[in-house]
Amino acid sequence: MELKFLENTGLFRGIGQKEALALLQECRAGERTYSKGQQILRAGEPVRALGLVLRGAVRIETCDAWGNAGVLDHVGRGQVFAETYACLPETPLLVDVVAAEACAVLFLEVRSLLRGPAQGPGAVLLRNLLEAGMEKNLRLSRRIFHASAKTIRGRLLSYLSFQAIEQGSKDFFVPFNRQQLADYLGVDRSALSHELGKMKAEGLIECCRSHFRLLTPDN
Amino acid sequence: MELKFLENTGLFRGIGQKEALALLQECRAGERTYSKGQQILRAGEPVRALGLVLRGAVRIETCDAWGNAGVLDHVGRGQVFAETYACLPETPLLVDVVAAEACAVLFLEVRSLLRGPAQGPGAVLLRNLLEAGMEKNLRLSRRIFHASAKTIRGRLLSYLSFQAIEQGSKDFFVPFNRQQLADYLGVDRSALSHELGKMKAEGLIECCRSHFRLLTPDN
DNA sequence: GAAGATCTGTTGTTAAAACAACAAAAGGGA
DNA sequence: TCCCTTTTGTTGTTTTAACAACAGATCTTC
Repeated sequence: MELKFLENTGLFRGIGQKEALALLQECRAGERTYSKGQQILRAGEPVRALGLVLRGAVRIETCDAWGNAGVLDHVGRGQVFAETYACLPETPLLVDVVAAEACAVLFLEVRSLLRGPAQGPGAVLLRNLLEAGMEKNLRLSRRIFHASAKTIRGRLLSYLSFQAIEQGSKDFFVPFNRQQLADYLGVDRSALSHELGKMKAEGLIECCRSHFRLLTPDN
Repeated sequence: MELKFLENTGLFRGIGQKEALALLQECRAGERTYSKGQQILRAGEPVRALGLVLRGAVRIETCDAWGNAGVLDHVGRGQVFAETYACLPETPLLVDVVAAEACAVLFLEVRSLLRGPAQGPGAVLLRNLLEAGMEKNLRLSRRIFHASAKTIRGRLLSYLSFQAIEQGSKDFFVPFNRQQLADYLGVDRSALSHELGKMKAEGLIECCRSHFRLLTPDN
């Protein structure tokens, strides 16, 4: 069942199945499934547990006072979300979490591990959580970085260049559709399409839907 | 000396002076001082140690390929920076760190704690680091949140409202000058001043330099 | 206290992006 | 296959912010 899978997640890395089982109990683990588009966590709610994505993927969104949605992040299989709030539970959630596709999520109340003695498998899990948190940190920093260019083209170039490096090829897919990419970069969708069109016309890139290819002098 | 101070930082909370001393050694602790404006870490550098601000404050900036600077964060006394990179040392730094004012920084190579057995004061420090990371995470999320509004006014209202709530008063100071605030919100400085002028004229706020007062119907 | 540097507000011009509306294309069920 | 929904590209208009230049205020340093 899922224990096999847990071992391969960042959160449970280095923790045996026996210890994992004990930890699951200690954290009052509970699994829930969601259909595409279903709301998983709502802004303003208090959050006790972090979510570990067992299947599918979830999307972190912000919904401002006027109802405009914006994509903050995309969390896939084996990754965690809401861990910030699970560790600092006084803080009300400021985002919404929705199922990007049909998915299953394991909820873990890791807060209890922060209180007890600092040792054993619980300490290993916290250590893993630390690394996960740092990685998320990096993702947030990058988003800020990409959105800090002042023009749409600047943001696109920043984002696409980074994707190319990360995926190790100038030919790659982005995990967003146009609307989501626009939200991620904080720009208007039609303006984004427009800019992509211009960049295609100028021979900077090729793209079709979520497939991109960067055309630099050296290829 | 500084041990007294360490005990009151988030990072060393719950760790006695004796254990702290041992940890300092284990992490090859080293203190350095900087004058205002001096560069502490440079983008692209590999980073082994996190920085704990003992005195003064530092600023996290990004400097893009065209040399435009942008403020990412502001880190004060007792807080840490570069912890992300210290925990994930393969990752090259993508920001610059400069002294916001004269300051002293303690560098700690916490990476070694991630390798050893998960117990004792080292585990406590990691736990504290986890919380610090989560808080920083929250700060980054908020910045994204504030910068996600599409108009300058929207960003200002988002940021100022939040400051008022956080500082528990509609009368408060922001930790930035105009240029830094503009960078933080990702807008042009003069446009920011202009918008603030309009908001003053409309009776929404009062402000002078970094002092602000929100004028809502109920006061 | 004076001189230089820095910070701030103001204005006008220009460039860019938001917005709105629509048609074409792609995808998903029945 | 056909119909309906969603996604995407395109265009034109309007709003907004970037940019540049400058004068007055404030701060620093000698």
